[in-house]
Amino acid sequence: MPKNKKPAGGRPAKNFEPRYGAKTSYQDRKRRDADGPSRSADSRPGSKSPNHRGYRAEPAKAPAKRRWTAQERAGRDEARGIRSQAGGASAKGHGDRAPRSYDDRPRRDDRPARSYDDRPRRSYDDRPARSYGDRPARPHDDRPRREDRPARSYDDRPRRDDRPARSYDDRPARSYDDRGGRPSHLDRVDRDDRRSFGDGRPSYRSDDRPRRSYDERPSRDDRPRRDDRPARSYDDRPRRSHDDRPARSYDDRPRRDDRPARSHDDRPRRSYDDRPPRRDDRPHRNDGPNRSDWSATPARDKAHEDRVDVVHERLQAEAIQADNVAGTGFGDLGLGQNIVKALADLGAASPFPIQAATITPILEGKDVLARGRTGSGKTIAFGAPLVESVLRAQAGQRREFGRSPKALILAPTRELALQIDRTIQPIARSVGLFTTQIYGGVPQARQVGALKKGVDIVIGTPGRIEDLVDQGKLDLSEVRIAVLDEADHMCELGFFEPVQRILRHTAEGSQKLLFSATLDREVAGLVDEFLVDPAVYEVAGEDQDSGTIEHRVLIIDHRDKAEILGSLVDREGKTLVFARTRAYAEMLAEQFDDAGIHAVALHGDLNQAKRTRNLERLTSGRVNVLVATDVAARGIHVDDIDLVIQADAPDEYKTYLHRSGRTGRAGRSGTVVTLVTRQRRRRMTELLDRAEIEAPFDEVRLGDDLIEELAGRQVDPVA
DNA sequence: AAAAAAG
Repeated sequence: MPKNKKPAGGRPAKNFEPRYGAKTSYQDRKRRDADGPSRSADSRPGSKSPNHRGYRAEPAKAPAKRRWTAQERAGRDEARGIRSQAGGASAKGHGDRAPRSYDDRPRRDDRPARSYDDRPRRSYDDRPARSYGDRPARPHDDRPRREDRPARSYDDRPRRDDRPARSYDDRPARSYDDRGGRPSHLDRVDRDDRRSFGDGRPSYRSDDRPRRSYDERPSRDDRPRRDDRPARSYDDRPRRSHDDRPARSYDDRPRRDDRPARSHDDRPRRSYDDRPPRRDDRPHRNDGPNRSDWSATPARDKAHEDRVDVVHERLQAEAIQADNVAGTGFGDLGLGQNIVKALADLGAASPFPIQAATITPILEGKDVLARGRTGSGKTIAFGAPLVESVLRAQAGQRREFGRSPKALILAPTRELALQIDRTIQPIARSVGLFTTQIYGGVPQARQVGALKKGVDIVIGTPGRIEDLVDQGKLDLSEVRIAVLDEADHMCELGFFEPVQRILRHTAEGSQKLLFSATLDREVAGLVDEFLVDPAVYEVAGEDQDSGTIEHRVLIIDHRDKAEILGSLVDREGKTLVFARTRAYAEMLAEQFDDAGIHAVALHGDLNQAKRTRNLERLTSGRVNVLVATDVAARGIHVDDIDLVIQADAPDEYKTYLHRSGRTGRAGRSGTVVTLVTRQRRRRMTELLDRAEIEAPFDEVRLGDDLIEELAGRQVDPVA
């Protein structure tokens, strides 16, 4: 049975069917798992072919499917030999069930549910049928109307732009309304999910993780190698782990500058001896002893640690004073009229400081590193000039059918990619350029279809982008501008390598833009390989603490936690609760819901439709409480969240900054409440230190007035 | 631990 996968793998069409079957059948899955060689054999090629799923070769390929199914059946019987003996009718039963299962459970999510309680099962039976049958088709039908590929879809897209301002909330809202214009039903489904989720998922997860992490592990080996050359980031790492034993996880960048010498002496040298710089054999723009990429200060490049320090200094040096930009308009910065108009429609009348700083250098083609605090307008800061640049590069040329994208924007989460597109698409459309989103969790067909027609700007997450590149469906060779949003995050362990590979697919010497509220030396590796003499910007005097956010830390007894949380979220106004794990996020949402406080969850164990829908529910105000993992920590913009609660304190100061940045956006006020137990108090203090945030610590118990106050409720004077 | 492809 490994065979029928491999040979089929040659041709996508052939390949597709068997895989589809294999994937959708729970039985098969189990069989494969039980079958060692088979699993390992198909784990490799399997990584590509499943992508054909969702393609609709289905009816046409019926024979192929049958053939495969027969083999599969044989394999199953083999693998199930033991079981067959145990339970008499099992063989036949399976045989019968198998074909049905193809129809029934295309979706992973169903499976867990089915095996458990009855109610969920019923609702799931409804849903899968609907969602699978419909979902691939419907969303497409709703929006671009695929049938008329060329003409209609082009008509459609512009249509979206008709409501530029609106478009922020529109897209998700509409599509979900369409899909399930039955709110009450959805609610129910939601809850059911939550229930089934806890039980069902773990097994999948545990299966998945290991595999993936193995893939990644080699990446560690790369790191050091990568670092050898510049040895720069090596400085960072050792230092981190040594100095900060207690506070290791936070330690990060800010303080590092203090003691560069020590770690530098030790490690880097060794690393140079150990491994020849791998990257030297590749065309390395920044390579060479006198490359002055970060520093651009020749005098400083004598030693790498100096360069590192210079980076930091330079960050300061390039800081923009907010008042320097007063009175400057977007037009003055070099953006065309249409774009200026589109920006105005988006509510951006005049540039924020970070925008005023970066637009010009980006238009000049410079590589840019930019740091602007959460909610400071970074998306437009790179988006507007990016559109302008693409436009200029295409001036006078016809936009051909099937043209390859000229710009790429990478984001760490799908929601963020979507949100970025919602900002950039109207800007792009105002000058006749097309964007498309490329992210996982949804069928590929529509994305591939858009690429076939030709797009100018691709916005997406690394996984799917790399996937489509590998499949030859996405050509990045003409990408002359690449943006990394949340760049520091994109340089973390699981992200760095895919990002690196993707960037290598872009045009030689393509312009790179790195943005983040917490841009730090985590990006050094990327900068070394990909950026040439980058300009570095940040907005002066705009540290996170200068904002409009009030920070509070509540010292609590662990046993009171659930009730305190319940009390805090029982309020008017939008509340975003952060939990460390998916399961806990799910649990809390359920807890709140059970207590009569309508709440939804957002985390990676939900399918993309639910993720998008739940986030949209908060945005639209249909629900006031969203419980999320760190999937929502970065970049997500919801206008009026006035309370952020960290049910679990973050481990990293950067995470704290990003989470709390979900409130107090664009000058609004907001409160961040972090719950910690007494034991963690010290760590919390250190973390806040690093974040440069001042927050009072209060010991609270159930029913304390402070909780009432923070929730915005009247404190009963009698009590 | 979470996220990111699919499973």
